[in-house]
Amino acid sequence: MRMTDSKMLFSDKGLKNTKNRQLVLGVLREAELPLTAEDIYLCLKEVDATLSLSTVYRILDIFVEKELALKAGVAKDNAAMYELNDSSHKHHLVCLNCKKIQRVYNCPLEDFEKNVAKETDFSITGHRLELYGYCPECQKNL
Amino acid sequence: MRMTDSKMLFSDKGLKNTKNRQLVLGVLREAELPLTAEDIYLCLKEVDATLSLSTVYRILDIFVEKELALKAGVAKDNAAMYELNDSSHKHHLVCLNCKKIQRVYNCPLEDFEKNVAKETDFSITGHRLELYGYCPECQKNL
DNA sequence: GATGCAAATGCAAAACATTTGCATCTAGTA
DNA sequence: TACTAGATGCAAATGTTTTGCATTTGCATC
Repeated sequence: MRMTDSKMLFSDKGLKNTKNRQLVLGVLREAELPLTAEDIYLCLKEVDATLSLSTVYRILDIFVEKELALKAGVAKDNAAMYELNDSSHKHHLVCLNCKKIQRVYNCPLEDFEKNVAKETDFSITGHRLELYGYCPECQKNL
Repeated sequence: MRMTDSKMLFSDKGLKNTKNRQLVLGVLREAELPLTAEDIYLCLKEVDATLSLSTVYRILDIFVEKELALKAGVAKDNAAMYELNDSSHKHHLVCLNCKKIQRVYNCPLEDFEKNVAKETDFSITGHRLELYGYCPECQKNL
């Protein structure tokens, strides 16, 4: 069961298993695209969850610290975006005109990461890749 | 001469060639790593340039719009970082503990970009890649 | 199941990054 | 040189994220 999953996930990282953390984790799991703290907050409000926006921020911070989540670039205005740091690599293609974000599948970086790790002695735990350009519709209208 | 370079660069993009823009462009050219608006502002203050922080923001915005610069992720607290969008790909390796940023050379993405462009009909103008991990020193201390 | 403690949360206020309105100035053009 | 659109400075406004503090809750221990 889901809830047991996350319970173990949290305790492995030394985190208490709270309802709010389960909720935020759940939203991130469902999300196809990176979300802002506010996106998550509003999304949970719709489901009648009553947690505060600052709690969402605190939960996201700690998820990032524990490497459950990645803090992403600044696509949507200036709000930070967050996504799950699971093995299913999620990369994105952002339209510079309409700001639409689209997922890109597969990822050419596994080998690259290994090479960089060897060259720099970093231990590499993840990466983010964003591609920029213009989507088909915006190309027409420009 | 440098200045003539940038004059043409600006007029090509329909931008006036102002002293402030030259200065900001210059700082970005020298920079090994992405900079925040404030970094640039402070850096120019040291050289006795007297432009305002909001001008720096406005210049960066327009550089991004004209694809002279890329607006980067949120590594340093929550401030956006900017770097030149020149052909010399600059990718970065960020230490999740001490936040140090190190450059990574070469880039495995040229072919990948072409494939994605074909699959999605986007016209791709650039990309950003960041690798995360722990630097050698921080690995020792953890 | 009850108890205690550290960690998590809500709320409001603070801190910080970025944008904007408006008056003034300046680069590029005729 | 004069004109005009665009660039800039300054201060105020906006939006995002963090923080202090009082209260609550999860979890380990009994």
